[in-house]
Amino acid sequence: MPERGSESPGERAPLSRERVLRGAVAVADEGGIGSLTMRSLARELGVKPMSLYHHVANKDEILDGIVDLVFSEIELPSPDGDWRPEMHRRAISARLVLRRHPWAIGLMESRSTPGPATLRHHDATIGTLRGAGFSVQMTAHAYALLDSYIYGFALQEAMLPFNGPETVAEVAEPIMLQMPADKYPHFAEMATELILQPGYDFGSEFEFGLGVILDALARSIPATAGR
Amino acid sequence: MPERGSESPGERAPLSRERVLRGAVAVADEGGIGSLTMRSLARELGVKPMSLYHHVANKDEILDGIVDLVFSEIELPSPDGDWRPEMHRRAISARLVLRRHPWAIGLMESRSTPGPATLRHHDATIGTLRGAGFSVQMTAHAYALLDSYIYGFALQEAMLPFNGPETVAEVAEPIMLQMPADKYPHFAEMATELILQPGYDFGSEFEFGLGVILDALARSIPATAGR
DNA sequence: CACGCTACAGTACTAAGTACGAGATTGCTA
DNA sequence: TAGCAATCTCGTACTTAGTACTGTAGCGTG
Repeated sequence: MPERGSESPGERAPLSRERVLRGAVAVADEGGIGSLTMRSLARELGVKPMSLYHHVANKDEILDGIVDLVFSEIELPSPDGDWRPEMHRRAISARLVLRRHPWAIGLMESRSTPGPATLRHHDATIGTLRGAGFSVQMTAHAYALLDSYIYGFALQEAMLPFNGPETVAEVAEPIMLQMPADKYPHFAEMATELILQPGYDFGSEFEFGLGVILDALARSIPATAGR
Repeated sequence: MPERGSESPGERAPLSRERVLRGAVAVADEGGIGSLTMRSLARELGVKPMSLYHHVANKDEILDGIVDLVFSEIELPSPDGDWRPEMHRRAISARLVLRRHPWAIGLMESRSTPGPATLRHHDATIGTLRGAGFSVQMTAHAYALLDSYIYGFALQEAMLPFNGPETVAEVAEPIMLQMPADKYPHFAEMATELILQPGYDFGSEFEFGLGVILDALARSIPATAGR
């Protein structure tokens, strides 16, 4: 029998661009983007590093590819539904996807060529807004506002020191203690009165802002628009 | 005379944590965060790589340090002014700072221990909102909303393929041409009718969303609150 | 004047990206 | 069915990056 334990008894599936990218996402999900190296990826897939280069040109192409793969996981809004619930659903989905793959946020900042899933996503979103009666200009405003909020929220979530099942208090206490007690009084107040309270969950802040934004957009739609 | 040209005629200023961090920001500003290596930083400062380790423990500490340095560049809001113009000024400043140092956005996502400038910034912002009459809970909502928008907008700006003085059209045309003309019709519409128009500037979208958010927050403040 | 502290530098080890070319495997053709 | 070409995989090795370990020069202090 073969000496390597990670492949299934008989043989392993042949490599492909698809498998390479999915493997890369898996590695990044586990250990962060920093742990994604050509060698670690090859290990994950049960091959040698250089085999990867027959399916992708270089590591940059992998990075572009997994960003697009992440976009493909976000639910597309449908131009046939009401724009508000559709935008709401898309936003929720996007946030969950970015929480599952937090490394994608930082990655987006350095890649400038969008992939097909990214383009399709943009197109569906713009289409839904246009179909709802938003002007081209207003659609641009709305889209920039919504996506800024979504990405920014995901970024803040990723920055939080607590991501696992640990209590917030568990991780925050040591930070609180080491910081000059009354140098940051307002910060401390918010921490003790809200964030460190038992049931607090930063993620639930998302709905508030999303509602604010959708309400504002609803008001900006011209009365002529039906649907 | 010394062989290296980058140091001033006589001698160079002695190294310090401060100088190391400022040099790191300069290198990252020039060539992106990817070009920031211990060696490139040493070259920038006119020293040898290992000398840096007498002022910082390792590269991670440099990364933490420059994120905090970036935060320190953002104008603090004053609790003595009206909250709305103060928040507006802070937001504008934050966006400009993040546009100057776009690599900071991606960096924030992997660092979880905030530095002193970051804490002071948070404290001043929270303090201004609390002083304006926002409840603790509402302050949390407002802060999450505002910062999500600011960070997310900066992230989107960083993702744009055009950052220099080139016309938008110059960079976008090739992208438009290579993409199946009518596969993304809404995207194409927006591009040709708005984004590719001569005077269009994505950055000016910032004010729209900011206004929407501040308006909504203003409505949520209890009538009892003065200032 | 010796001692030792601080800042800086030299050497070298490890990990990562990837160029190059060889070996293996597959499927097609005669 | 034998041979061949295209495709996939791998072994080797070069380059760059982070940094551990060690040496050393200048300086202030007893």
